[in-house]
Amino acid sequence: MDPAELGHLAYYERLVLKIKEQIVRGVLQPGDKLPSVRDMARSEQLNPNTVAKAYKQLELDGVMEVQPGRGSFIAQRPRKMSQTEKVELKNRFDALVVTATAQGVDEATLKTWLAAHFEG
Amino acid sequence: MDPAELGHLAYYERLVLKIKEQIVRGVLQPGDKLPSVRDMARSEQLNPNTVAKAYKQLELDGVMEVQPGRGSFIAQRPRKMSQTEKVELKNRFDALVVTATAQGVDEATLKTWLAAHFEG
DNA sequence: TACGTGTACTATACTAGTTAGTACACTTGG
DNA sequence: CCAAGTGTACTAACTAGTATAGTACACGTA
Repeated sequence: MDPAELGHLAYYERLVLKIKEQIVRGVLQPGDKLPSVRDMARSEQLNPNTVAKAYKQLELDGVMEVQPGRGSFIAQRPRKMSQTEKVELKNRFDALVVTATAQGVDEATLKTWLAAHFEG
Repeated sequence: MDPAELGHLAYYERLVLKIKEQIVRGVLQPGDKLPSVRDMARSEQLNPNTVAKAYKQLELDGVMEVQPGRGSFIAQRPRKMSQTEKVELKNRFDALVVTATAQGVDEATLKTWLAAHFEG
């Protein structure tokens, strides 16, 4: 999955997704240090504020630990989601499944899409 | 799934989702006539323009057939998605799975969420 | 001919997102 | 200690999307 294709997402959301993908794939490991807000802004061609917003979102999501003056690091373990967060995530998931189904995507295809994330 | 809980969606998007859900659940059948833009606006407490935008989106998605002067009807069959549309839908699906996984939702839970749409 | 239908258009208002620039408090290394 | 690097906070301006209001038009039907 290439976040660059996700043209409908805001820049900071694309960066959040990109980092989360690297975490899921193991490219980024717990404790790893991320580039500073300014370095990431330079390499990603973004405004430092936009990167800061992405980092803040990642911290809010519990996958990154931010230490002012030291840097930003991948969390040892993703913070346990609250019930509200879990419900919200399920709502988004359900909405997407309904949309796909209404437009003719069948059950087998969706199961394939899902399973692809857990192979290897 | 109750679209009323999806506070992050725009009004017209919530209406689109609500109608798609009724299609998937069989509450709305192919050929069924939907309320006019003005009636729907009254019953849903929305501006007619907002409803019109939802109807236009539904027609664009191929699940509704609009006949100016006659009314709006559920399509006999969802229009076959273009390759671009399918890729876009898969991208959104993948992004959501990555987000969920990064925040600690495991494979079994996601499979349960998906399967729930195809029971009964 | 009336009426209801979807549609188009203008105008206004509000919100979110992005960029730019500046400044501050904190931690680290020389 | 001090300079450099860190995340953060703040204002300002611009863009895009959303929602509302009102008006008008073209079409199909009874």
